[in-house]
Amino acid sequence: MTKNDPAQASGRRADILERATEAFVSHGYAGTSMADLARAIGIQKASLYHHFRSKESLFVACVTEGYDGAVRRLEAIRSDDAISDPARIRAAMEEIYRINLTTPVGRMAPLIAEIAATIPEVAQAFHSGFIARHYATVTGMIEDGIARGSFAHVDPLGMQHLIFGPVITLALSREMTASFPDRDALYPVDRIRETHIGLILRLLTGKGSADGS
Amino acid sequence: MTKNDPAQASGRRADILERATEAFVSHGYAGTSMADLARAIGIQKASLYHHFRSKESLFVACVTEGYDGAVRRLEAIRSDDAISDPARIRAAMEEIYRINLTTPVGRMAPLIAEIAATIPEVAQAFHSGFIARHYATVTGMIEDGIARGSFAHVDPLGMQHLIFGPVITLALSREMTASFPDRDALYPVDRIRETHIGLILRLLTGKGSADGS
DNA sequence: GTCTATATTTCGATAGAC
DNA sequence: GTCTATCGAAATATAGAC
Repeated sequence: MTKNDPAQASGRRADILERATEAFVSHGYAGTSMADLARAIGIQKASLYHHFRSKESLFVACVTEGYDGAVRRLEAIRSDDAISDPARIRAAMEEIYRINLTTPVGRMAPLIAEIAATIPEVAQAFHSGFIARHYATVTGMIEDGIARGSFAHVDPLGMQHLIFGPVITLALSREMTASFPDRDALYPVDRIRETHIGLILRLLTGKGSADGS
Repeated sequence: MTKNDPAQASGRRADILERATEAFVSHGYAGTSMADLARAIGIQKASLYHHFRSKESLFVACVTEGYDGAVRRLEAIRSDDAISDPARIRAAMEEIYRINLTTPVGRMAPLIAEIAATIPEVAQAFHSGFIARHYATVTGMIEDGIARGSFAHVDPLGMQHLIFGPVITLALSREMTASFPDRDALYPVDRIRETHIGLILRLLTGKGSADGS
């Protein structure tokens, strides 16, 4: 463990972002101090300021550099024309569950809500760069399916909320109950995901009028 | 504005709890200082410590004393046997939307997730006192309807997530976009609620197998 | 029960050696 | 690029007058 290891330094920025994001989503922005972050990363607090000039700029980097891969993967699923429309919706929902339950970016929504009043630009960037694009991709899949005659004439906005809402809330519920011994019994991911996907596909492929107006 | 107004002092505790809850849900636990709270209430910081011996105990009171009314109203809807099963579900969902979008207790979930690691007892109390009871009440309504033959044989756990998920996520999304000029166009509450209720009732009263297994 | 004043700790951020 | 040492501001909490 030398002091100036170049191999460590090269991936340092990515390492900081990864651990900082994990800490921010676990304890909130205000609840995470630079000393906490330095401890989690294993360097001194002053060294953090060599890579990022302030806590806010580090946080902004966590938010704006964390979601690119997630957005691209979902867009790739939409473009995949080797599968049927229902299979595409299933693949998209499995990816949405994966993102929101196993990666930090999926648990960033409460974090953004916390600082939206103080740093509105971050909320804007996260919403237009991640949320809106995720929503638009799924809405597009549904509209594609309707145009091809695979799906009933559902309201895409309503379906969007029915698809994302339970996933984001499940991630929040599991974060909230992380310390409970019976968390997996209270919120069984696999069972909830499969039931959810089944119900969505039933609404999309089912007969009859599906809009609530 | 006298210094020792008894009329003010009598309702002081409730006043503190109300304004503190609003501040906590807006800026998070760590993001809200005792000075912030004192300013919002219009008293001095030291006076807060006359009513609550610490920030943590004030926060615990906000969480544990905030949800009683909400739980009782939803349970009253379940017990109301003057209406049909679908009408009861509709009334319950309208109440769930009202709670989560217009009262602070409905926006407490991210707050609990933030401090769950530091004060696990609060997460336990909130989950068993509010979340679990809200869930159980709705699940009960669905099971009642199935038993009476009003509803199809859906999976109550899956329906529970499909009912609460979109509402809680909508509250979070609107909190996140509170500063956006186009928030009401991005997240139009009335339209989303009506579509949501319509889709849930379609799943509950529709024909065919409804479980995803 | 509310106030002013202050003790004590922790925070974000900087200076300067190596 | 990382470190030790430290600054000034802001945090939680307390002391004691009225």
